[in-house]
Amino acid sequence: MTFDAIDVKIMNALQRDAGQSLETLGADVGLSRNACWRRVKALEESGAITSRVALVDAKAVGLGLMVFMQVRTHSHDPGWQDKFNRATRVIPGILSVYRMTGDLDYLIRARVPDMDGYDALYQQLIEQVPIADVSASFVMEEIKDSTALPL
Amino acid sequence: MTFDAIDVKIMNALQRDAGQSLETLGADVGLSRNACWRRVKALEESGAITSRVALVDAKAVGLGLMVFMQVRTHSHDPGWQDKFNRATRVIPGILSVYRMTGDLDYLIRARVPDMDGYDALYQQLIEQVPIADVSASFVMEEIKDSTALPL
DNA sequence: GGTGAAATCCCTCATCG
DNA sequence: CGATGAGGGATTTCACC
Repeated sequence: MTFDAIDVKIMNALQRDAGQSLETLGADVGLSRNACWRRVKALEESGAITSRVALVDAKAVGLGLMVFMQVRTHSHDPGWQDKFNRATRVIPGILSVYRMTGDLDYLIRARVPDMDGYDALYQQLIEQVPIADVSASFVMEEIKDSTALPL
Repeated sequence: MTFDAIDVKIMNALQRDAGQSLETLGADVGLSRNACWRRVKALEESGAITSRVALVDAKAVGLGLMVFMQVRTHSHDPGWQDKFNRATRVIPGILSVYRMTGDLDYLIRARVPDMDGYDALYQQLIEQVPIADVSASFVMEEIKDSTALPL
């Protein structure tokens, strides 16, 4: 799919604030409220805009510690990957799981209340799936963290 | 700040879908639309809900490659840190920058169109700030990636 | 893409449990 | 705190040009 300059403006504006009215949005991108509405709907239906969500402040809800877990496995068990995927998808606190370049190397991003919370999450994980090697790095400072893609 | 079960339900619902009406939301959490509206407003004003944003599909806009850059530096002078922070904040494509514990100093999460795009981003970064050591890991598969915190 | 009109929703207030 | 009802105003949505 291809997007023109106005589509890009719309997506940029909505990535910043999805709560604004079509009036405001239309004025920003130089379109009438209605033409703008049709564009937004098209972007949603084409899947370019996947959803509108509320962002919650992690510290405010007691999830002040962010941790990256680097998982290495040398298991070539065919069912291992499925089990790992299922386990990580279900465990609360695990926000992202990526399979990385390199030999079966996974990166997990999680949010927990504190170190005890991390330990609980770690125990929960290795209980459900055997993992050869896990190393954890904790986030001391979030210099930048955005959901908005550069368009 | 403390949240009761209904606040948690509201935040969970809005983390999934921030576009739903107060009618729907109220029904979901077992509250009238009006009582629900007051809760939502309080959550927004307290900062627990920071914003409502649209999520854009990275592949749909040609940013199909996600990369993590592990940055190590041996210069810990304050001027370098400021320069690094400013550079990463400005460069488009860099979505997250974290200062970490342990042997790696900074972790950068970025989205780029392809390998050429990564190289361009890398060049842009080291042009603005001297970096001793960078290693990049590319995401082959996104098993999970959520903006919703577990409440 | 624009215009206008209908349906819906948001926000506020006031009152009562 | 929450429910209900009601009002004005804004917004979404759908006709048609």
